[in-house]
Amino acid sequence: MDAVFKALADSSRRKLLDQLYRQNGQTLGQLCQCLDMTRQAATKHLALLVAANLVVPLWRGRDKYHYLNPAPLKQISEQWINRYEQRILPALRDLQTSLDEIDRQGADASSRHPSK
Amino acid sequence: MDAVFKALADSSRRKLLDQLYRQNGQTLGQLCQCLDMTRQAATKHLALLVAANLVVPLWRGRDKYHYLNPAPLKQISEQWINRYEQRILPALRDLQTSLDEIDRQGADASSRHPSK
DNA sequence: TGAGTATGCAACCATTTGGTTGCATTGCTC
DNA sequence: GAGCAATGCAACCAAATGGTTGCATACTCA
Repeated sequence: MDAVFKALADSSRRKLLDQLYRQNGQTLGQLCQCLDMTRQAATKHLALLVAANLVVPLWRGRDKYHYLNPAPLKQISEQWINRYEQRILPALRDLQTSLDEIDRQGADASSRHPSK
Repeated sequence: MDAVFKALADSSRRKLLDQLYRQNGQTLGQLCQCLDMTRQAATKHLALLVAANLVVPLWRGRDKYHYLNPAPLKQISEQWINRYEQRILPALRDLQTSLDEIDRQGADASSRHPSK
């Protein structure tokens, strides 16, 4: 779980996923070409994606092909993100309630402290 | 977008979101109690969450209350994660196709290279 | 007004991260 | 078997990250 979030935190790695989204089953060499860094650096990024189980490598002769595995994304989406989405309206209501209270107590308290 | 993924990458920050999920609108002091680190460290984490717009701070006197804003989660869910979820079946099919090809060419090529 | 509380800001430190270069290994092809 | 191509592995480096301590500031309340 933590590995998935960590893997998604870097834009280079998200770019790799995007690349595999456009065409599944690419070799390391192919994937490197979209990244503007050395092959070794790209390899490290791929290793994190593999560790997070977002990408599955498959050897075929001397070539290593990479395949997308969207299952972990589904998992964090269900166990995490969707839960929060249901809170959008309640969260807005909470905020509004607090703002109302501040209003009732007069003054623009919401921006008082940060100003020097 | 990048800020949201970065903010979610740390388990302490996800714990803060969980805390606000359980009870919206907590002060910094309250939030610190769940983190086992100094107030200043927690403040930094909160600052990232605020920068990613996942949390909205609201001053009230000398107290700073924090409110959940799940909107960015909805955004990355729609623009990113759900897109990939639809690829689960095609991705599995791609993998199976490649495995079949390897089989047809005989040998256990998938695990040959990594072994010394 | 003065004490105590909630927070902010800055300097500092250790570890992790993202990248590099250099070299080794494996496999295809002629 | 020789040469080339695809990948792995290790050492190294700079910058970002996650944490600390110390002190300043703003607000509340007796």
